[in-house]
Amino acid sequence: MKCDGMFPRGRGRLPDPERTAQTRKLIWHAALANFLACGFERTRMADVASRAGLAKGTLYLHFADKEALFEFVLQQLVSEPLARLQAAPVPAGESARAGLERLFVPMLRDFESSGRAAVLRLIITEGSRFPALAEIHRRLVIEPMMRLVDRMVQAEAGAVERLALSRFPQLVGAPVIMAAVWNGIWAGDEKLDPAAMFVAFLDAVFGPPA
Amino acid sequence: MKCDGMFPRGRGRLPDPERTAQTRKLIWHAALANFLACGFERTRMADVASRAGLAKGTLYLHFADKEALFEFVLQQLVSEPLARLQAAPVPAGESARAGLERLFVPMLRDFESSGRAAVLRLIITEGSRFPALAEIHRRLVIEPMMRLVDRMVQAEAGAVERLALSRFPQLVGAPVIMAAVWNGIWAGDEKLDPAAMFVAFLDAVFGPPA
Amino acid sequence: MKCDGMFPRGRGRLPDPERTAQTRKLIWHAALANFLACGFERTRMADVASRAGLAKGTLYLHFADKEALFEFVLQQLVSEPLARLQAAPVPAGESARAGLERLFVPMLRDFESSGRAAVLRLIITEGSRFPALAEIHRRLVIEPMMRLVDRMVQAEAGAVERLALSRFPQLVGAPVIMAAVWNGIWAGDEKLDPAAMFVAFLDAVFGPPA
Amino acid sequence: MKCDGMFPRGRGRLPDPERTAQTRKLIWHAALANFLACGFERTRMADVASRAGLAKGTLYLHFADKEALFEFVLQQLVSEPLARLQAAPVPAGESARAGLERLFVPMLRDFESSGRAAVLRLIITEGSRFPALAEIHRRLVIEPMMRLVDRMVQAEAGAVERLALSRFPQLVGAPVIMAAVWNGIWAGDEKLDPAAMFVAFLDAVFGPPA
DNA sequence: TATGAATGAGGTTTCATTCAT
DNA sequence: CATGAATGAAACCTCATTCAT
Repeated sequence: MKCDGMFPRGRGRLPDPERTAQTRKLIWHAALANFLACGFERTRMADVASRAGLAKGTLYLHFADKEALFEFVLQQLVSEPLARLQAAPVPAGESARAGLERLFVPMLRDFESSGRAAVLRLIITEGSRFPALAEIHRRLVIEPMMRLVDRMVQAEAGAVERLALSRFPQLVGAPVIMAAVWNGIWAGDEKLDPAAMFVAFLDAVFGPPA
Repeated sequence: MKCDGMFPRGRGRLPDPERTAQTRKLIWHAALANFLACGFERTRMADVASRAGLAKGTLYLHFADKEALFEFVLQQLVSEPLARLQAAPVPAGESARAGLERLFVPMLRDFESSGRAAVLRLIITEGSRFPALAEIHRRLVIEPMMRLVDRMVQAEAGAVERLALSRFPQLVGAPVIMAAVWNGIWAGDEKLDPAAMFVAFLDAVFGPPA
Repeated sequence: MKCDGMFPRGRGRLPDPERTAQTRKLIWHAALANFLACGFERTRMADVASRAGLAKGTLYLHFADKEALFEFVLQQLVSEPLARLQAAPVPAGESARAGLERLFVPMLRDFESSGRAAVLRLIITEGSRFPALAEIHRRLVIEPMMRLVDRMVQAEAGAVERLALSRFPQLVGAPVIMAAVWNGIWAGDEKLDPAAMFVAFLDAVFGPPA
Repeated sequence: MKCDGMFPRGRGRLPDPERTAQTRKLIWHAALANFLACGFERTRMADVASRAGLAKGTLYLHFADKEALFEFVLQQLVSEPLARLQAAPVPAGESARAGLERLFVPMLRDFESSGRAAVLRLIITEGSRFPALAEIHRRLVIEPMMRLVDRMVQAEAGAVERLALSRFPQLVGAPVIMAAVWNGIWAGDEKLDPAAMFVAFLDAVFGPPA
């Protein structure tokens, strides 16, 4: 009754991990571009394949199905920014404002041009239909960020109004989300500058920089 | 000269505007529910029809195609909150903080339960693929709101750090967008309270209420 | 999260069962022909559709998938001969030989030309891959036949060698199966005559007719 | 004149017939298992390769295509039992019944466990779609058997009713075919015992053994 | 006006086969 | 000889849309 199964391979050469990695990367690039441009549903496997310069069937050699490809692409995407975030050491005696600026502003300078904004938009757009992915993104990106914000803000005791940021660390991320959404939907040709807006947010909350 | 237009005809009766409106409403409700739950692509016309208690063909008597239906649904949606916004008169001598609280907090109290959060999520999710719609939404909802915010914030002169809100009135909307996105994607079971978060935002920027 | 569901249909006309039955019959004929000619795997839905003069999609309006269509076709097939079998009354005092002859020979006269042989071959060919179907066929056709044979053979007591048929009523069916298989595979142009072979079988077991 | 054919060459070594035969056998075993379990269409080359512990491409070094592999497998299969059949000498003065019993019963004792039943089922199942194969099987297995039966039955002159077996020697094979088909399709867990059924058949035709 | 049967282009996926290494 | 990555034709199935009644 069973028609298939895994059997050990005896003689013969081993697969070439280099080439496999190369092809996966090819697919990854093509898929990323298409997913970012069209989202999950409107992206057709045929387009990904042809953009990658491969045949349709080849995609299925590396990914079980469209969903697996999508999840792989997004995992690659979210696993990268985390590294930078974790690595940054927090200087002693740094003010909350200075810390947030140091943490966020460089990342926001090339937010659109680096493609990070598009990635964030993709996660916002498809996240609710891929809860597993959203969960990964939350664990790898959102929560570490929230914890960092929390630490920075709590460090600065006494400032009564800033307790708000401690209760809702999401407020710090709000300008970033807003910038991503705004530039994706409502901005016509005049895109918002995420970094400038974030600094304005810091000004609004903490007053002008010293 | 034909004069029978004023009298009800026996056979070949005229379209009954009442009934037509009734049917459109039926479709509208059904479509809204499905679009909110599944987004544009995953919503099938057959489901909308079935939920509306109608046949598939009937939908096409009232809407040219799926896109037209979607656009109609969203237009209905965005044209409503505007009315309230425009109608509210601004009390003289009101502080920026008080004004923003008066304007936003009531709307945010039932943000999720009223379905407005879901609508905002839908616009965020599908907006980039329906630029015409996003444009309408911008004109009817976003821009008036931005103008209101602008007026309120500019009224209060002198507060140096608050010029930020004048340069980026989107900052005021950021907590709302963040709440909608957060609750749609990253919040597990512990949803954010949009109103509470907005008040915290006001606290962070303006200090605690008088 | 749920994107579909069953909702009651309100106003409007009822579906026309006549037309539906007509179309199902069209599909049934086309599918039967193709399945008999090619078996399950080699039959393509596109061929069934075009033979039925319908579009591919129409098939799926009436049958969930290829397997459902196949099962429907075979159920139609096996439910028919049963009726005749059940209806035949057993004359009192009839000999086993006479009874078996009366029961089987008419059915075998047009075994090939009636298509019953082809049907049997189809069941033999695909049965092992559609156990549910084989089970139905067993219940509706094989077992009643076995019971009839059993009754006929047991009626005639004393004949020592015929106890064999009682222990293995399948032996009575064996010539039929053999004829079907033989004509399907090994007979070149000289097909076996199933009725003649069955009579020869009766002769071999019971001796020449009285 | 080149004379190096008699010596082993250093580089570019000649094909090693031993190894080739070894590999073909590997493939043959794997393919047989899969074809018996799944039939022709449902057997995938990838599975055969994997079961053989080889790469897919290797199969094509030894067999032109899937059909050639299938035909090879079945040829191997049918060419074996013939040997035994031909080799058996017919004792002088043996009764038809004794001869048939001697010829068939040992072969039927381990009919299922030896895999011969499965092979027969495979031929029955796929034969009509591989006429060339069925033809080979007919020539190598069926016809010799029919001739043997014929000789045995004709040897015993006078028994009027047994002329039937002479006219339709297939009747002798019918219980075997029936057993194979029955056990493949209609038998649930209670498999028929082919040898017992064949003996019952002989009892029914020839009366109990002397 | 409303119906529901019919359509068919378009999408995903499978798998026998090829070929450079 | 053997490999395994790559191919692409072909199959199944979906669903927005049309139309005779």
